[in-house]
Amino acid sequence: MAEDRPGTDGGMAWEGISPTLEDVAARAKVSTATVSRCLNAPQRVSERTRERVMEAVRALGYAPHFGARALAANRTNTFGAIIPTMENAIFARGLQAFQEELGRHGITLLVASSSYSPELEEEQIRTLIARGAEAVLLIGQDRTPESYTLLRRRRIPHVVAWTNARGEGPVSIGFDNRKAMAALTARVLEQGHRRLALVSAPRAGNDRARERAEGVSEAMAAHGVPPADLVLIETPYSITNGAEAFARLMARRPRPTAVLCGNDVLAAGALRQAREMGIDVPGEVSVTGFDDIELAEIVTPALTTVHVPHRAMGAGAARKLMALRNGEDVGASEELEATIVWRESLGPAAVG
Amino acid sequence: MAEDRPGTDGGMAWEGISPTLEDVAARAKVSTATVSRCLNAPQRVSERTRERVMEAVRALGYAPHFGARALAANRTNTFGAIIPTMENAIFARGLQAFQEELGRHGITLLVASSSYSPELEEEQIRTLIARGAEAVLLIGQDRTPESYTLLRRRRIPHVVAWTNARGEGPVSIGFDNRKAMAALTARVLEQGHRRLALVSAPRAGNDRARERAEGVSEAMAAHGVPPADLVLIETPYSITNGAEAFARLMARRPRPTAVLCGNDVLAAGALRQAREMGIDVPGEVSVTGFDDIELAEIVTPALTTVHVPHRAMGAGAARKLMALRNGEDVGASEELEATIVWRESLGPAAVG
DNA sequence: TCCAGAAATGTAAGCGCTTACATTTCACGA
DNA sequence: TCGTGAAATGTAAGCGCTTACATTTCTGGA
Repeated sequence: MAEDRPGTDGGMAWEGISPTLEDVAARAKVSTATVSRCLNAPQRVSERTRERVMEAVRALGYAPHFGARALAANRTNTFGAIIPTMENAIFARGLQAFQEELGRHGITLLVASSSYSPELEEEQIRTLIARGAEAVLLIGQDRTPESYTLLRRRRIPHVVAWTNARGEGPVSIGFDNRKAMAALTARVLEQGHRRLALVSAPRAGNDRARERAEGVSEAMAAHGVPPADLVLIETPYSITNGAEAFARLMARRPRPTAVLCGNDVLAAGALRQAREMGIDVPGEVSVTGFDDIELAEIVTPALTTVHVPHRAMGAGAARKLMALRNGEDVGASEELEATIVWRESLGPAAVG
Repeated sequence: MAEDRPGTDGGMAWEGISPTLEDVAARAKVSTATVSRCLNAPQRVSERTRERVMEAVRALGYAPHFGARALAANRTNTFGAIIPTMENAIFARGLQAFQEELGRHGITLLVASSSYSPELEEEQIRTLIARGAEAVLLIGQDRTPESYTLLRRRRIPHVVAWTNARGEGPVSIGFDNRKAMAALTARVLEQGHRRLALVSAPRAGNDRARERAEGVSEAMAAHGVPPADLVLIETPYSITNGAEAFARLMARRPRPTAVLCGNDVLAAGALRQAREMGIDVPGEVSVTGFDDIELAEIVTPALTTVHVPHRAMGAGAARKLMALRNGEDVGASEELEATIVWRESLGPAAVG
């Protein structure tokens, strides 16, 4: 490449590896201010000059230095999001919608994942702030008090999604995990199931998992089944863990007749294990999930699950954050509906 | 919160929303240089002073301004990665390994997705550069010449993964898509299949898809089956698209007896559609995938597919990039093995 | 006790950009 | 022709940090 060798660029001296505003200005024979205006407020520069400048920008392959810009202008057009995991698709669709909505308004998204650890999340929040995030999307309400302090001190707008926060605390956009899980459990109970098991994510530091578990108990109580009878296994979200938990449950006597899973990933693992063990679902055991990610439709039997309004949450969160950033009032939290999707994996309790 | 109101912070004046080095220095009664050293080279500061400074840092909730730091030090400890999509799990595991390896060395990862569009990818490259990415991971080789020019000009180390680039061009770490797909196709042909169909991703701008398709033709030719007989459908990676493509193929007479899919996601869609249409897999039609993501094991029947060394690629790419960034030589491209995983979805061709 | 050299700390010059303010240029009516 | 206000452009002061270099403060042997 000619332009990689000094002094050969069409007779021009080699401009350095990373051209600066000044380089562009020199080449276009204008001041740096004019170049800056060309880039940020083109209408304030005359047609002729603008063309000359843009030509120089192109010729030099100039790209503004983000850090310098952030420093000088004190704005970044960058939002952040911290999700618990990217390993599975649970948050993918919601995040996609979030990003699309931001993109439409010229905002860049920085994504980090916390691996379900509040300490790591606090760390990530610091990083996002340092990188100039002007607003932050968080999942759920459980986190260290310092996390909230950091955000409040810096006056950084933040919204929590995937949950429904009432009263004090951060603005939320989401659904009622407890209510949704209670509704699903009610359906299970209506099918005659009495020996229920729940495969939950670890509930410490995860309000969604906790609320879902509470929802199960609540529904059991409402149907006159002692919540204490619930067999509960906690294990991190993963297919393998779901399979293992299912195997453990099937080793119990009497066996549960319905295995509720904290999300679709665990449920998919349960189904795989059932197939491996030759256990018929839903003939011998019913299985349910939560989230309604694509996976739920693909497994055999297809999962009965709770449909979560991923895209609506993502897009709504983006709109709320942009409004907050612009100093507008977004009112209280917003509760969306999570609905139950009845597919094949839930059937009547086997007699006996 | 007391510290949110001016003049109440234990008698101290309110330090401003975002404390700076100078604020910390003032509070600790040292110069900004000392504070900076405390943060970047603690061993160069006396124990007593360090404690005082750290105390001030904590009290003020100070976090260094990333942009300012990048500007002054001309380093960011940030790498970038651009993957085609986050929608499905194809790249998730590899990216995870990549990130873990970088994290171990204190490097932050910035991820962007290009939606399989070279133009968008070029845009993303610009953004990553502007944000100070010191090295970049890319998927595959197909991209605009400008993309490569940008990276070369800025002397930004980059590695392409998921592919095996020989000769000139960027360093790669990956596997031979053509060879892998040819091997899989050979297995299919050995099962007696002669009417083959391929559901591929759009091949324009996607060398992996192109090479996989070529692999199919190559194997057919080698087995004396005219490659022209291959029925090829191009459609973007998604479960729904896989299902639709499968339906279209099954409408043909005679039907193909084996449907090769460009990846597991398309194959999962095909299987779903087969179930819906009451077509037995592999009894009536065989189906294969590519990638061996978790999904492949979960669907019914489990997918015969090509196992891609995701984690090895991710970790290897990280190591190569770090070496390059440190000015070390990493030698030529590295080819990993992709192996065939035989599961249930591939069986002998039905007679007739 | 004194002094050399090491260790600790301070001073100040930028890094590349934006923008308030100052200056120049332009278009147009008198 | 000139004067005027608007439009275009330039000047220069930072934004918050790092770091070369200068200065001060220790430490311990003679």
